[in-house]
Amino acid sequence: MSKKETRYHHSDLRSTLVEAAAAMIAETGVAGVTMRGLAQRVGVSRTAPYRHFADKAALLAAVAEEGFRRMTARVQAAQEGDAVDAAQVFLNVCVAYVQFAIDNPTHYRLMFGQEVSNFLDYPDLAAAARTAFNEVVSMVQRSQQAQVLKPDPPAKLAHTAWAMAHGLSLLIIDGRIRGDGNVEDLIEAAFQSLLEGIRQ
Amino acid sequence: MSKKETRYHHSDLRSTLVEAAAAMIAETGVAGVTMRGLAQRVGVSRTAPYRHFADKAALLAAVAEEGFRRMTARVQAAQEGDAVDAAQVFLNVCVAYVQFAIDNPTHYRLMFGQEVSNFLDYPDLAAAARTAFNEVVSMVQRSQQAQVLKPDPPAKLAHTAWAMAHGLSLLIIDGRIRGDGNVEDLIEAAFQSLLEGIRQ
DNA sequence: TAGGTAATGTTGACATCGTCAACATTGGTA
DNA sequence: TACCAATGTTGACGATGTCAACATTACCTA
Repeated sequence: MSKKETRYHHSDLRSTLVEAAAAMIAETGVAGVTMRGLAQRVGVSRTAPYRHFADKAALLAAVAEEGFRRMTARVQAAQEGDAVDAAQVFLNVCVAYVQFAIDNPTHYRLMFGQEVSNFLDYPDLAAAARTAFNEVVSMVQRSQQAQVLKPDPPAKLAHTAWAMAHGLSLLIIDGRIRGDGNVEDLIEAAFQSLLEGIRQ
Repeated sequence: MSKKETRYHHSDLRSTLVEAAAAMIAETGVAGVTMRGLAQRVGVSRTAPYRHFADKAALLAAVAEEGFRRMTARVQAAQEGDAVDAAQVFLNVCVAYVQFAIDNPTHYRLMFGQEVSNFLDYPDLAAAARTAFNEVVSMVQRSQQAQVLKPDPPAKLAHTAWAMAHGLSLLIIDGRIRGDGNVEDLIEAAFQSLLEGIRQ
């Protein structure tokens, strides 16, 4: 933060833009992010971002990609935590997923929203998303090896768990679940039920 | 379709707009809906819609409201179908929910998207959404009375089932689940697991 | 039945936004 | 050291949402 003089060339505009965009999204939601506003925030002219991103969607894709990476790290951490028993690890991972969404609601919405829906155009984003999902699959496989989950195809079980986690996350961060008190109770109960349903 | 002459006053512009907007959404997604394009499609000037809706969000809220009504009807129908046994009714309702999303993907996204997120500003929309959810709750209660589901608080079970249905719906219509063949299999398996998990 | 008023529709205008084209500046390399 | 590719800037354009002022009409009342 010292030699930030006004220079013509920004040293690393690309990452600065992604960071700033992430911050803006956290503050105002995806809809509040504007190319011009972002450029101004970074202290650069309106069209400078276009030297690093083809268009707004590409910028948002980079932000979403970063989100998937952070989510992967979070889920991995939950998996490696001091594992009491395998069933508990499964629950921990599920809760960690939802907790990530709760902690980064606007970011999560971007990752699964329509702004960057066409993953085919963004291979890096697609890869990051796949890595995140693979984390869930491997968690399922480990649970199966520990005789906790039934021996269905891992991808199938992973999809089921993912659906529950995704639905729960969105309902919560979109404020669709309210009223009857504790949200953590609901999360716990939902995943407990899920576990019962796919237990060996 | 006969006396559709060019008249200054449109007979029922409000409903015409909602219908046309729904059609546009189905064709091009929510992002493809523009006030000007919509007006043109209906054969009216750009700002005519503003006599019936405060702004674009209000228009979309009306469309979403209509979506919740249609979804409620669909779920009700599944509940009243020739009920073999209570567990099957539960599964039928769940599948009907997801099937609605699959049949109306863009509409479903609007109903749960960010374009009309603030339900407090649209009491009618909020009521329609509540009605839809209540349908799920009552289905749960009936299943409990039939000794199929465990005696947890109905709202809690309903939220759990809703989360699964919502997550599954979005993952499917957003194309996040692909590859391993039959989507119907997955839906069936997911809800079967859910049922096992919350069975009495 | 005539006339006025509220409801409804139209045109013009403006700010904001994404993005292209043309030009300016710079860092690094031959 | 001189050039070139990378990077940043300014100007401009079309699309969009929406306000303000004006036009037309339906319908109720005197």
